[in-house]
Amino acid sequence: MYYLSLYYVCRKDVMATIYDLAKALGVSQTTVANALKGKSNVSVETRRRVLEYAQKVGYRPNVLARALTQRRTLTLAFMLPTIANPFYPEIAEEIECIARKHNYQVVFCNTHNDGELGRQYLDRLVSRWVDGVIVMGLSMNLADLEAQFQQSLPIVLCDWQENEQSAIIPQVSVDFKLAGQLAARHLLTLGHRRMAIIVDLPLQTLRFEGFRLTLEEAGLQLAPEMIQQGNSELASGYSAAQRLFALEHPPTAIFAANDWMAIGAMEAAYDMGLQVPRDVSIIGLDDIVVSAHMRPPLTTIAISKQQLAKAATELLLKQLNKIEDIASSVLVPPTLLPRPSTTVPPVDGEKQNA
Amino acid sequence: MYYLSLYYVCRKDVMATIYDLAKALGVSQTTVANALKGKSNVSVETRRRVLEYAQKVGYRPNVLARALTQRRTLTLAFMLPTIANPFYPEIAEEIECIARKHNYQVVFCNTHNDGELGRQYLDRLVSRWVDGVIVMGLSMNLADLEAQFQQSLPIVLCDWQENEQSAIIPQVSVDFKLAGQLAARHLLTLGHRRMAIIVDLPLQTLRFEGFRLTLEEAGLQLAPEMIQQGNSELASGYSAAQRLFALEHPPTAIFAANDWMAIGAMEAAYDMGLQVPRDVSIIGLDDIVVSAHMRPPLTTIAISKQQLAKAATELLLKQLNKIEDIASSVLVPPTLLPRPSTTVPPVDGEKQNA
DNA sequence: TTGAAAGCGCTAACAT
DNA sequence: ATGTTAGCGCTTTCAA
Repeated sequence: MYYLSLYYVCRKDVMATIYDLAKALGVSQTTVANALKGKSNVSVETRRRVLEYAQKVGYRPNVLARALTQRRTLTLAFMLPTIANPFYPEIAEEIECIARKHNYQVVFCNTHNDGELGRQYLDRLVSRWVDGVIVMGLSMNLADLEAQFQQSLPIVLCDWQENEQSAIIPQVSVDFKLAGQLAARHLLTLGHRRMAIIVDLPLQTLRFEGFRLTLEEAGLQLAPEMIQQGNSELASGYSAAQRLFALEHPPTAIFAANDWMAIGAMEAAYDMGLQVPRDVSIIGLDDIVVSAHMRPPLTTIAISKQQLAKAATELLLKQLNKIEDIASSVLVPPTLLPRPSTTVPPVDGEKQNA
Repeated sequence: MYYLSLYYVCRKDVMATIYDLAKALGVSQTTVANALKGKSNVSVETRRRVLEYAQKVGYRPNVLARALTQRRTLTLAFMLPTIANPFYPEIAEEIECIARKHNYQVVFCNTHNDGELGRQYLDRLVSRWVDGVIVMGLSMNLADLEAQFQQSLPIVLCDWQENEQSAIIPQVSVDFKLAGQLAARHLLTLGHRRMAIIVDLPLQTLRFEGFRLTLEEAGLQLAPEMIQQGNSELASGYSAAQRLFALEHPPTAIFAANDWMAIGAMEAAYDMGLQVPRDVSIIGLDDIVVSAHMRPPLTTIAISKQQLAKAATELLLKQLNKIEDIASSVLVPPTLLPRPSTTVPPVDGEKQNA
């Protein structure tokens, strides 16, 4: 049973303050404070007494009061579309871990790609004096962010939508053009000639361009029906793939511009009786955790979440510490991660008429 | 290019305070404060002027200062083993969403099941005057939590390890015994007689017992070799399944006590040339997002993350608001979610000698 | 080595 | 309807 009222005491009653310590020990607040934070201008004996007593009564500094005078809260905010998107948890984990090591805590804000909600959040974060903000995806209006940035709120954009840049806010980006190139080269190397892409335009412009241009350099044109629009969700990958498989000359390989759509495409293949990779190769982009556990495991262009998170957090911490030689932006290179979902094209004539 | 130093101004310089407003308008702080928070004891004209001016200079209340006097920060903490575990993101999302609607922000703490780290976190949270804490999994030592709870830090345990209970801290739990029963009944209904379980004992005792007892009620004993120890990770499900398939009389169905291990078991089946569900049925528990997208989609005992998160957050908010009639704990019922990974047992004699 | 006093921005009790 | 005052718990001069 649980009776809150029986033993409820306000935390105020159990939290000792510096003043309490000072009074009990017959010294001044200043001395207690100095002793507590290890300054040298306190006699050995006094320090011992202070520390001992603080320990005894379980003294905890009130970080709020400290924040009020020091004008910093040791709090960072992490704004993202939604933590339920499997791309983000690993990043969140890493950010929090690095932040913790620097004594920062992190609050997270799921903006659901809602600009209005994002603005509200930002307002609140400013009111709460968070020391800095990491913003991912397209979780906000850039203009709102830039306004706050110029009001001197430290911000870092991380993996911001690739068709937009900020002229003033430091940015950590993935080299998505390279990602598209890597995907194209991988398929070309395997011998594919008839390839398709499932892509969320205009948001994923760079990876699209990287893919398209690399094919062109190899003398291949990406026909319009080989470019299928998705919306980054699994289901859109599924239906886009269905459209591709229904073509008179379906592709022998599909590059889905993120893993989630690639997984949808694999489902579509199965449901239409096709075998991956025997009948069609599929390659994704992101390397979310589950991709390794699909049947077959998904070949993908991997983005190092750790690298992204680390770069973003460190860039932000540099701003906070006013380190002047800030690298204004960081470009994280993706890497090819070959797995069984891609292989050489099928040899039966039907699919060779590219 | 990015030159912080060129336009850097301390936020202090751009943030107006109540005092600033009062001075500029020639009224007292109290009046400004009252006008701002819509109290009735301010003349219409004065209120208009205050609001207008506040708007003009972009006044934002300093939540820190407010927190210092009101002794609450409108901040909740969410402690969990790691957000990278696919079970948690949906819950985190939901908690944050509900908290936001009540004007709370949430900080998250990945404890990595490290009791020492957990204690550090808790210490910090207390120092920062978070208003309350939701603790999931076995991310902490219960004793540390109970100590803080008795020092009047509001806490809710959510999906706490099932082999442990707190006598004093309110708790939201999944009815894991029922979960085990549902799994057993489902397999029994399909006609299985030779079943195995992959389980992380003693942590998953309840689901184990629910499963075992239901089989016994049906007249079936769970032989020792049909109980394989896992550690909740995918790889452990894989190797446990391998051991099962290597038995002289392998099971026709496997209950993996979480989805992640179930997925590992499916991989093992494939790698040993077995077809799921034709040769062996597999059922999991959790319903993580990816389970629906495996090949075949995984039958599972679903836990509603929304329900868990909602119950936990509301229970916590009730504590914060000192609502006395607190339900000391909530039990969330799981549900069977049939998908193609389970079917009737194979008919070939070889596997019928249970 | 120690202490006194002012202030961070707000709230709340108590005047006027 | 408006103002005065005293904190919240800490940091930070400036004195002693």
